[in-house]
Amino acid sequence: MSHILKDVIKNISIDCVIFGFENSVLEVLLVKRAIKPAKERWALPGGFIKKDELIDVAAQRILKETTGLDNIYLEEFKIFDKVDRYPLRRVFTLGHYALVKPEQYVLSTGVDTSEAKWFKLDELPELPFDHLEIIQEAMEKLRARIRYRPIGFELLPEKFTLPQLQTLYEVIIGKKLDKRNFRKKLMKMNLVKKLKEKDKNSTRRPAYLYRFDKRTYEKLKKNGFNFEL
Amino acid sequence: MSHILKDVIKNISIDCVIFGFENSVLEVLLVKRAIKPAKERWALPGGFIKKDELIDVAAQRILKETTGLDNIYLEEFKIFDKVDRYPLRRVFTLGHYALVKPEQYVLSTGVDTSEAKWFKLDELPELPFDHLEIIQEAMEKLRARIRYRPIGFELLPEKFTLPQLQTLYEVIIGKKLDKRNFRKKLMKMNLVKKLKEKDKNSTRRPAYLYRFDKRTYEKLKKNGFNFEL
DNA sequence: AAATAAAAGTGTATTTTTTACACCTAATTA
DNA sequence: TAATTAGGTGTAAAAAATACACTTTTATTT
Repeated sequence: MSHILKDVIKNISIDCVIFGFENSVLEVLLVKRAIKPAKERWALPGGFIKKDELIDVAAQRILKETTGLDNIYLEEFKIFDKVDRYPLRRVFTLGHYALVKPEQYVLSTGVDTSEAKWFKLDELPELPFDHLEIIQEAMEKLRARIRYRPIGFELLPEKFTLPQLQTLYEVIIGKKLDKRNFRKKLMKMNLVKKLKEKDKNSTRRPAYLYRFDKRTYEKLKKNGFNFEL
Repeated sequence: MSHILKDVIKNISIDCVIFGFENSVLEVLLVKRAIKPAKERWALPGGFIKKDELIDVAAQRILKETTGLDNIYLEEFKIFDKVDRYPLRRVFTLGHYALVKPEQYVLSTGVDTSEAKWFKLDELPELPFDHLEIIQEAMEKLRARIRYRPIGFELLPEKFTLPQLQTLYEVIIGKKLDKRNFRKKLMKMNLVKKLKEKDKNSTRRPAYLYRFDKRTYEKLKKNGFNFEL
């Protein structure tokens, strides 16, 4: 977005919590703000909705304009409405989140941002406004939703190993899982297909690579899902 | 609310879908609008948020001012953002729903409404704006949530029978359930307590009355719930 | 007062799902 | 080539979900 407020609705903004997963750690994408308030500070990618723009469209546009991430499916998860959460005036912000594969995207910046960077979830800088709370709430939603939607998969590269997938689940849910039961459950869904190749980056015994079965994936995404662990 | 727009945020409104359950039928509470636009037409209770008011507070206030229902817990379920959903200007509306026991409340009206009345879900009048869509979405959320939250219970009177409770579930979920399995599952939760009394209104063999166990109810409400049927 | 009609109430056997659990295998590195 | 490390695999027991039919209680009708 531009920092000119003429064409936007001044009371409603969008903030994006973009999760990535790399080296077995969850990360969040932050931007360095080039505009006031909180100029020069790291914060969530965000901006205002244009007067005749749908929320979904605005969310995608704002994410692209601030971080360069294009065509990312964002999901709204909560409205933040504290009266003084934004210093200049009353602004409601619509919290959105998305899951992406960090290595697949090149970050860039726009008029409102001077830098975009991944931060590990447990190494976040000090954040302005209520952005820390927004991240925490997003994390909670992610934790809840991963149990009944196949979203974990959007965080992994095209080809991945089962230990990778399991670690992702363990990181999000926050507990260790049984290897055999995890695989059993996964296999019953026909969601993944084993490939002939093995993981080349491994320094020990390499794991087989898998890929998602697109058909099953789309079907599960539509009809819901049950992946209690 | 008052129809004076000075103290409110003009771009964000709240609309309330209030569900009731009577005679085995789901009902929705509508109000006759006393103000433009859509003056004299039945619509959802709704209004604008004040400049320094939290969403929850606004929702309760608006519901009270338009229908007389006081102290009802409302749950936000979706933002409606179509650009032309409201004829006068761009207004986002925050859809809320609640479940109430109709016989427990006396309806009244305020400055903006001239009447408030329960309508059966399949006998709704023509509604202005996107209010029909809002009701349909609320219904869908209700259907989804009843499976893992003890919300069905908020629609029933203090004392209720198991056939009543089962009918409620059947109406919301939209399919017949097995009586024995329904009861078995219910009993395992320790959520209801059998009373010595029987239902006096019955014209056939009367069913035993039950009451919710407050403790278990609060616990399940907090920790979630699994009531797949 | 007896017969009838209508809804309430109750239990078991089968299948499916979930859980707990330990050893062998393949590849790298010392 | 031996040692180390992570990957991979199956089964038995427990718990949960499902399918299913007859008896009981009460009000109403005859």
